[in-house]
Amino acid sequence: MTAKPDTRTRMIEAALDLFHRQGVNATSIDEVLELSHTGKSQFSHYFKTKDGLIHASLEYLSKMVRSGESDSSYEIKTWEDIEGWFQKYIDYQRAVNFERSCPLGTIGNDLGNDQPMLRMEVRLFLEWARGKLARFFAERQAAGELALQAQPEALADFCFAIMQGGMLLTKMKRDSDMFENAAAQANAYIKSLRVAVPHA
Amino acid sequence: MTAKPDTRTRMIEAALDLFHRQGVNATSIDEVLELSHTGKSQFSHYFKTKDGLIHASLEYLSKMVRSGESDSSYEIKTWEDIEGWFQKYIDYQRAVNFERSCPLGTIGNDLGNDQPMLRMEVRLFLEWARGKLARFFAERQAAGELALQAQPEALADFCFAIMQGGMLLTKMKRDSDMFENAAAQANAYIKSLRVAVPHA
DNA sequence: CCATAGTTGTACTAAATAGTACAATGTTTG
DNA sequence: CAAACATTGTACTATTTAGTACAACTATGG
Repeated sequence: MTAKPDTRTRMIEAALDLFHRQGVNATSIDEVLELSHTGKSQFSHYFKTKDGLIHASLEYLSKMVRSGESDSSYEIKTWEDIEGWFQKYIDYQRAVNFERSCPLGTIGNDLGNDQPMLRMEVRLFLEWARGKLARFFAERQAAGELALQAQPEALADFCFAIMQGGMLLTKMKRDSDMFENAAAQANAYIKSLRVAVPHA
Repeated sequence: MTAKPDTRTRMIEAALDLFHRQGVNATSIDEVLELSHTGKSQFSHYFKTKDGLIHASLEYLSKMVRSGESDSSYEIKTWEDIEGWFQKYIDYQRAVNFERSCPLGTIGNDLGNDQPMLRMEVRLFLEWARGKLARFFAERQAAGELALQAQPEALADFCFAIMQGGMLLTKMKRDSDMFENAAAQANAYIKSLRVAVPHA
């Protein structure tokens, strides 16, 4: 095994961009080749099949998000960060003219019953993100800043569902107003569960 | 213009089923023909192009939901109805082994930039549903059952985003636990905005 | 230098895809 | 009945699609 060349990465980045933009099923391998300025022999060499390319794309996406190199951030430490978490997605969608939803949601929704391996990868990524959010709420609760009756995991799922639904609605409407409203309500609910800490 | 035959409806129902199950782009016209036991000449005759079939499917879906013949119900009158609104989607997904998300979300997410007409239809349907939910909250507020500072439209968007995101997550995970958690949090938030009415 | 592994270009195939052509049915109604 | 129209069956085409075959190139290490 040697150091991976640039060609492979170029193909993955092109694939991810197209998968995200127009969905997995609406993206042909030839489109990926054209965008990445590569040939079919390289595709066969590095990924063998389309599922292989999807796999590599999910792996790449996961690595980018986990390492903090993506637009979104799961380094959530403060109450401001959780508001910012929603806002980053809204800002991102505005930057791309509301033409895109969440890449994971788009790709995940496009997978069929005959692709259980790929769906497992999506699922593992989902669990990681959920864990990141849940851990934040659990830590705030341990610090006495979140009501004892609040459920960290349920709050994480709540946030994640709003993000996914909000992004999808934004893409369909080509307007983020519904997402913004939903995020504002979510933030209000979270605030209502917070407990004032006596001193700093 | 004469009374529409059964063939057209059979094709639409087959198309909608396949679009919902595997997405628009993963569904070929031949698949629709096979499932509906029809031929290509009928397809050409009734819909001309694939976009024509998508259009008819969206129209049909919209009509079904608006007339209350679908699994979901937008006849929301009481506070129990709004909890039931979430629950119906969860129950539906359980009944289909968590293999499907919201048909509107699935189709809407599959539309490309070259299909603005179809996206407008999705959008109009979306606005209708949002209006149904918003009207409910506005009516409860007018009846003094919802806090004055609550925003009916924002609450509608909040509910809709959770439903869309919840269904998408359920399909991706093949488990409705995240959706259930999110819906429970949403219900808790809504309950916190309710105002106790003195007498019956 | 040369052997080997890694990489790339060109050409190809078999299947699936959307859409068309057109003749042959029915079905309604004047 | 017969004209007009609605419906359907069969056959076809041009394009796109995923994937393969194979030869040629490049780099590198012994």
